[in-house]
Amino acid sequence: MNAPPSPRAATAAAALDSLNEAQRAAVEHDEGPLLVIAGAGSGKTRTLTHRVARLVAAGIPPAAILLLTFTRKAAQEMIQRAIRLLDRRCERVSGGTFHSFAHLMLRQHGGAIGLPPDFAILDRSDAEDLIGLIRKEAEKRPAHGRLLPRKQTLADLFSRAVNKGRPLEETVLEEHAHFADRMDALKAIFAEYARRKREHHFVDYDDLLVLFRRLLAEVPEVRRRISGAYRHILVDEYQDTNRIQADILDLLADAHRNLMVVGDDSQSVYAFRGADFRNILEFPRRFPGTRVIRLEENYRSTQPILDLTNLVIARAREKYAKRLFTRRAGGAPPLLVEAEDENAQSRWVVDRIRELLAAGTAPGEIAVLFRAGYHSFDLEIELARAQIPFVKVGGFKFSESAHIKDALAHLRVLANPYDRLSWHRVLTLLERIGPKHAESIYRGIVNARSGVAGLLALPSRNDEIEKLKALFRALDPQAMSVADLGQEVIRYYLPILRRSFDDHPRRAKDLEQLLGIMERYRRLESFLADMALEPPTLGVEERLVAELEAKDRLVLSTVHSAKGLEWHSVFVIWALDGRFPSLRALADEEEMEEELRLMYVAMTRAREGLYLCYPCEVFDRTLGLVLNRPSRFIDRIPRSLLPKCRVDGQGRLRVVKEEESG
DNA sequence: CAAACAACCTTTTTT
DNA sequence: AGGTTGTTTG
Repeated sequence: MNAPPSPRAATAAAALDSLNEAQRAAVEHDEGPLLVIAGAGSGKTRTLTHRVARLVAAGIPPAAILLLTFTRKAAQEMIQRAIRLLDRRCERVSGGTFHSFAHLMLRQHGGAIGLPPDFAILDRSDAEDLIGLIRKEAEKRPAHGRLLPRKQTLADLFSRAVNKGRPLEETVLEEHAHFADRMDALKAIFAEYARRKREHHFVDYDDLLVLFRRLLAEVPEVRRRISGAYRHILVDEYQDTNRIQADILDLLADAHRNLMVVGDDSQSVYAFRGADFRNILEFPRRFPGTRVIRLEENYRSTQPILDLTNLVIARAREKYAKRLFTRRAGGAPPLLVEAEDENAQSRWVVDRIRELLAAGTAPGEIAVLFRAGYHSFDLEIELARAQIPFVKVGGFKFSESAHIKDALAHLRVLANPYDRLSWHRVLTLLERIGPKHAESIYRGIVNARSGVAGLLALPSRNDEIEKLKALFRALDPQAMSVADLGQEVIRYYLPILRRSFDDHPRRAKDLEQLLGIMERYRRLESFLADMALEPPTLGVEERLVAELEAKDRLVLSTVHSAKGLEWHSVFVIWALDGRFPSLRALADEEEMEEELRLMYVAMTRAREGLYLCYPCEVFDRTLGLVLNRPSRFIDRIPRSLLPKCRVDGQGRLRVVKEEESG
């Protein structure tokens, strides 16, 4: 490879020196398949960004490099870092998520497999809404009269079947056998869901991947074009890909086999959405001649933390053998903290955080992690009481909140007048209009084959419909900017917001943020696609991103959302057997393995301080049991590695010397 | 008969 | 806090 002289060549060479041997080998790898097993904190991101910079420096056109990551943010950050390593050429590197890349390719080439050019993307809650409509109709048919699963469960079931590439029937029998007696109804709803997606030109998240795979597999000219255009493919978090994504990569790399995948099988935590960590275990078999490089030196955590995490992950059944080591000497051992109940746990965490802050730790260097979004509710109250500002990551997506979806629905019917789902939403917002009326109005619109004009032609039923008509008369997608359209919609929607939500002032602020985002777009269609695919951060989240970067706020996060991040001190709360691992995982060995990996991810986020907390004496109503053991993943660990303490009545810690019986 | 309202229940994780 | 279910209202 003959690198063109670069003003920063010296800097780049110096940066290369800072890598360890394994990292450098990965960065300098020439062509052909490469698998990098990157343990937690082993400099995975550094390795990827250095390799991107090196490929560009070696004269590969930046646009021919495809960097697939798990979130858009991760891709952008890596590209930014590559720019800092090399120069602005790295800006043109193609980066994104599997879903966004599939979307881009389908917009360009989807016609080849008969995909209509104006397809709209259904996000998860759109999909659930559509399934909900079908479910409601199915309920009325006497043959299906028995209780059907909730729409959420249905969406989950369908998605799993698709992502695992297996018939619905098998998936139901395996994962929800208690619905087996309603199999016919489930199949009928599934088929109807697929039919309506076609009818309304809808594509859901899973379809993006499935259709992209089909495009690559069935249209050789398109595959050759795409594969030829992206000659170097780099994939982050490969352990979290599912079967379809793995197939897509096989097809993309078909022409050149320049595929680098990076991941850690021990951190695979997305099986619930079809990810299969066997992809990473089997990668060398799928690509004979694969070079395998292991990154085992940990640059993040102190030795006592690493000793514990190594011991925990050693219990995993199936994995690439690896043992992380560090050169960082010293450090205090992690602490297992037992509190009487949830509130005692919260109060102790708040006290300890206060001490850390008083000792000079930046708030943004402290994180509290938990299994599920609602686990932090009590802590949030205590933090507010103590006036410690925090941001919460994970849990439910802001852009999926009702008021944002309401506003967007008005814009979506402009872009696609036959979007039944959005019409339904728009119409049922009106007073005295429920599902039945909405449905008959929608039919009128479709029959008139005139979209919005069809609505305008309807006889006025009441004032509400008059107002809606006035709105649509004022909207002209051809003549108005995206933000102006949004402005009109929000003006119209505010009264509805006020009567629908008690907390409307907060929600009104979100709508203003939404408007700010709209200003960045020229085409309504691309704004809507982005909102469904990679919702721009807004509201709380937008502030959150700025604040995370400013490192000035305590972070509360689900473990899933914490993946890839690190903090000086980490608290894992609710490390209680029955919560983490969750009770529902107990029956299934694979799910338990995933819970174990999730605990591993949580613990390996810590650089210096790690506190594993659990309340004992928690009564679980569904089981009628008292949960009082620490998570089985950290139970029965030598006290020397994980000292155990109990919080007393004054919130002080008392060391527990002996392992109590029971 | 359809819509609005009130009372429950049940809550994993997310592109 | 949300969705689902059952009940009341228009």
